[in-house]
Amino acid sequence: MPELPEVELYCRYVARHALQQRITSVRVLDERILGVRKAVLLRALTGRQLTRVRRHGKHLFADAGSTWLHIHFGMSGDLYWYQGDAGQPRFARVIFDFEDGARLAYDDMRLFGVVEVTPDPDAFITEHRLGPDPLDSAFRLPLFRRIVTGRRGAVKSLLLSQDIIAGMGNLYADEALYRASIHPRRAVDTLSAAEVKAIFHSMRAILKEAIAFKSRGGDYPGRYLVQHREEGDRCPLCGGTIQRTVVFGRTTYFCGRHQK
DNA sequence: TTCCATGTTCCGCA
DNA sequence: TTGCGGAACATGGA
Repeated sequence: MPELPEVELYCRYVARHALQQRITSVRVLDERILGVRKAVLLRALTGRQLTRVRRHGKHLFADAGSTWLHIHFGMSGDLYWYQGDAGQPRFARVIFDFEDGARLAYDDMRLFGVVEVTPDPDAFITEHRLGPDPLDSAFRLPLFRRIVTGRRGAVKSLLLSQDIIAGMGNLYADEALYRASIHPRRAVDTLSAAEVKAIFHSMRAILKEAIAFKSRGGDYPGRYLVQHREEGDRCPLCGGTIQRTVVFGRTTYFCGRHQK
């Protein structure tokens, strides 16, 4: 379930459970999930402790001293903190054992994620050409206007491009445009100043709200488009008809009445 | 059995 | 240079 809000929750999860404890062993159950050689990962993390976590877009980084643990969750990545072996998730690919007997498992059914180490998150962000994080304090409306200016193409494509904005995924891109009343295929260079502003605010609001209710264990409210991702469903905002299409190669839902 | 999936990357073409 | 469509990756669930 990993878009920006979910990765933010994983960061908090790691911070709550796994910091300031020695990692006694790292077990790699499936090497295909690794972005570095197994020996490199084990040497970098065994005997170390994680001291802090940070996030950029959908990427999690945990400080392990001379290097950082980096996790990208792909389509189905997940983290589990448990004691003993009974709680080991079905698709555990890497397990970190801590000195008090607790374990942190990276679980990933589809293997699209990555577990690796990297010397420096800022260098990683630069090298991988990640755009700004929409919840970063530096991400303000003037910056978003600069990002939008001079671009063409469908607005949803822009929101999904990690080199332009890091962290928006398929669900939240749809959700933000739904709330901003903008059609996902709308050409970026036809957006008015007011519409750009609306997208900026709806994007940030959606992400913050999702983090808030998910951190309380809640589900998406009924007024969210994600609760109506079915062709022909009724739009809870205006009563219009929910339509399905494909944008940027991704299944896209929108309200045919109020999104222009 | 077939289709679909909250992601990313690479290739070819305009 | 920018943008887009399509395919590939791996696997389970409806």
